Amino acid sequence: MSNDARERILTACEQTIARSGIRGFRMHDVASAAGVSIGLLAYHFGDRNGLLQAALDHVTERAEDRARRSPEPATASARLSALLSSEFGAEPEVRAGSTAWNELRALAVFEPAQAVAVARSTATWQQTVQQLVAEAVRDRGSDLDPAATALILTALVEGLSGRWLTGQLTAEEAQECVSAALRGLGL
Amino acid sequence: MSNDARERILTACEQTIARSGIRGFRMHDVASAAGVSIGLLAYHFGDRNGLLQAALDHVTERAEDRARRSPEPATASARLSALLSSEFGAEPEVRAGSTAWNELRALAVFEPAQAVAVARSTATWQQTVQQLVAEAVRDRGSDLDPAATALILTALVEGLSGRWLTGQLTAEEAQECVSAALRGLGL
DNA sequence: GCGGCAACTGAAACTGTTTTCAGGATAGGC
DNA sequence: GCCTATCCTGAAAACAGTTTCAGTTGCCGC
Repeated sequence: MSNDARERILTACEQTIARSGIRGFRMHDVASAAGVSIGLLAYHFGDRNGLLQAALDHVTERAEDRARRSPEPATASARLSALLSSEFGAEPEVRAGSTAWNELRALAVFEPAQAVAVARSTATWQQTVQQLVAEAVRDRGSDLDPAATALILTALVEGLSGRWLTGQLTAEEAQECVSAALRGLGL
Repeated sequence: MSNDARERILTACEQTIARSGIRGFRMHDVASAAGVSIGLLAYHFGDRNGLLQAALDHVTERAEDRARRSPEPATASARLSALLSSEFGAEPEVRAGSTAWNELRALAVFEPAQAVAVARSTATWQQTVQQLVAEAVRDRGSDLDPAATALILTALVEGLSGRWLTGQLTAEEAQECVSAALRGLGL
């Protein structure tokens, strides 16, 4: 198995999804971006559906990796703010990741298998946020419910992500909104 | 012009989008749902792209209509809660409308024309929410910024809508989360 | 009654895209 | 050196879906 080709192909898939959405996902475009032939895509992944599925698994894995990483600033509040705000950034790969994830969530409305994957990845992220909220609540003597607060914060970030990706907000405005929400919650 | 046929076709489009997404938008499916021929779709709307565009305009208009309607409960807080929670409901047409709107927002990431339409409709909704927040703030002597609060609340509802549509939350859980957020903001 | 027009039909022709597959290149075991 | 397995190519064949258009029906004005 050539892992080098598979990785290049999966990365090319994520880039194609980020550029054209799942609607515009073309074997020819993926092959071009990966520097391989269309036949190689079929050789490694079977058909278009198999390739798309592998690509979405890849997007989900990367989302879960990001969700598990809690940044290293000193206080729980600072770590929480950093984690939530990391969804919005100027780097092309942050935007590509967010766009691909957004496409996966939209697809999950119609595809139960994708819905399961999205729910799992989202639960991991929300769990991380909940732990940080619980620490921040202890640090500050607040009476917030960490689970309910984690749901509010993660849903808010998903909503803001949609605004950012469609150009209604800049990354800075989205980050400022997250900060305002955290201040409003006393975190 | 046969408005009856056009309306049936546009409603059939929204149903098809709600069932299969924009990816699975088929002329044959729309024609079946509307009880007309494929040729009539071409006669009225030109081609698939023209039909899809008209359908998305229709979805946007209906979203704007819903956004402008502020419900009639007595207090601004109650009206605000009712407006935000109306995004989640058991009626099939509420879910169909939310699903179609979710598809439109996903498409808007890639299509500037759709992004403009989504931004306009979202701004209308956010303006209505901001007015209600301003009234509630006056009623309660709070120091919340109505504009910032309206952004937080509408983005939260969009995030929760995604959770509801993918089965991660029930409509009741989403509504309870909206209520918790309003309580947390003192509204 | 006839002609013109709008609304409409549905399948052949067409298009975009995927799938298939004959064949090449390379590496490694014997 | 030969054989086998793996990785890979790219275009013809196949397929899904859209577009086109010849034709039908109904309505209305003259």
